Amino acid sequence: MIRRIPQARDRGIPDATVARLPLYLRALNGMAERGTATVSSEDLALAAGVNSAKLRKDLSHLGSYGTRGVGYDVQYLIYQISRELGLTQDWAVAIVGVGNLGRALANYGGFASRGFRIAGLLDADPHVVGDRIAGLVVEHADELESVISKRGVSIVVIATPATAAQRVCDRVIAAGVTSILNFAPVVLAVPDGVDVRKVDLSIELQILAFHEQRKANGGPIMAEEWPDGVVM
Amino acid sequence: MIRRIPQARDRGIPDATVARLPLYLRALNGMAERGTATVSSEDLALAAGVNSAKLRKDLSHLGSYGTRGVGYDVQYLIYQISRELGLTQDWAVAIVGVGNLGRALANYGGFASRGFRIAGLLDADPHVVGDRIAGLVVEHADELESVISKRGVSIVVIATPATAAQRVCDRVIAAGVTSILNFAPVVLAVPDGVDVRKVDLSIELQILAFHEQRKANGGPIMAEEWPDGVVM
DNA sequence: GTGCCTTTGTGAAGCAATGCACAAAGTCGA
DNA sequence: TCGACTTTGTGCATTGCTTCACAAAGGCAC
Repeated sequence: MIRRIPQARDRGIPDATVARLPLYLRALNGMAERGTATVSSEDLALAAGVNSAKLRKDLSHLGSYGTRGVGYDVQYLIYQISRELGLTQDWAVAIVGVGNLGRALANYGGFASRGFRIAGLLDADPHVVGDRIAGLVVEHADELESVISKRGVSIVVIATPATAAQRVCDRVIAAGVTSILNFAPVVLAVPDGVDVRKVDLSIELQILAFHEQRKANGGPIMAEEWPDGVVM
Repeated sequence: MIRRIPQARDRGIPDATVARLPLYLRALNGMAERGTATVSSEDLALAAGVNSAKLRKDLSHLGSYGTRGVGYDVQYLIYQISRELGLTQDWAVAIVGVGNLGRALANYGGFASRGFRIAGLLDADPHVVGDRIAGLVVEHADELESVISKRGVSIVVIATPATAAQRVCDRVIAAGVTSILNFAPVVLAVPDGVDVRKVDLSIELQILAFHEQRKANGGPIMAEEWPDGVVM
């Protein structure tokens, strides 16, 4: 029997919907700050950058939290989405690799405000170990397993160079972590039951370049051949 | 008449395929470095983390570049994918906002090696202007329009705080830029014909938290109610 | 109450992406 | 030259996502 990786659809919530919930949450938080009490699907959709039918269908997967003729109660919806995403609890996150990117992540305000607590910063470079960043002291990567178990870390962010990523990945999985956010430009091999999400900064630029090229050429490009002199 | 935004499908390449091409390219570059001459769809798919049928279908959108019974020539495929993505030309990129994230991006090696040349670093903070990062001197944000036009910048990366992002966005669009990579946690409003891709670091963590919560609960969670004391 | 107006929630249709399975095409050894 | 073997390229069925369009639900004015 193959054990399926738990997916969104375990309770019928499509992955595409889950990926948009944080967007709605952000829009709602903005509205809450501005004192808005209720919001229609039309307005919320506009603020989140999607169309209103999609928004309503997404929300309908969570339950029926709107009032016909009125809209959604902002505070209530914030609570329901937060709960669904698991943001009503506190998540301990460790960041491995404290280069520029690791520092940027450690200082990023968007984490703390959403229930993510940076519980450890680790790096293999002795020159970095001991630095104080965002109120934490950088620890040596040797401490990885002990930091994870002692501080209840359940999500690890890998911001190391590509060459170190798989080794770090193996170690954190051995230590019991099953959720990994990977910024290193490699495909991590993981066993079933472990979730990896990846962010590759250069992939996004490449996709933009593709579209930019299309625009510049004003249409289908000529079939340019393999340049002379290159031997297959 | 509504002018359609140029999409991948203008030449029949689905967006989902475009999004995977950079993945294949990275895997192929790794193989080329290791001296591999040809690769089967099976092996390449494994290295890229997709299944082989999908890989073959993706590549078939570019043309028929494989040899039956043998596989794909690594160098040739690298060239074809690079050309399709527009990486055989040089793209001048400007990064606006030189905080930790902007610095991380400026120092990220993955850009230069793929035809992306950082042509300018800009920031509004006088304390940062003049700093030397990755071989470039940070310029004042006032220079934005002149940097874009004088250096032929066609892609702009926004790594500013959320509050500044829309203003920067408007200015770069006015200056003729139509491709934007946005790291600020806001939905940018842009006219038709402008491509925006966004990367939100906290959204990825929220999606992980959702799945982690599901795993921890071992199944559908109880319908927890709106806590007492909170008034709708 | 009653009836009008607004806005949700959702079937159903349409569209895009995925995965299967195999014929066609090519290599290579004998 | 031939036949066995490998691997591509793709038609087709399936799945998943999006969008439409409207009935049902609720608020509000009178």
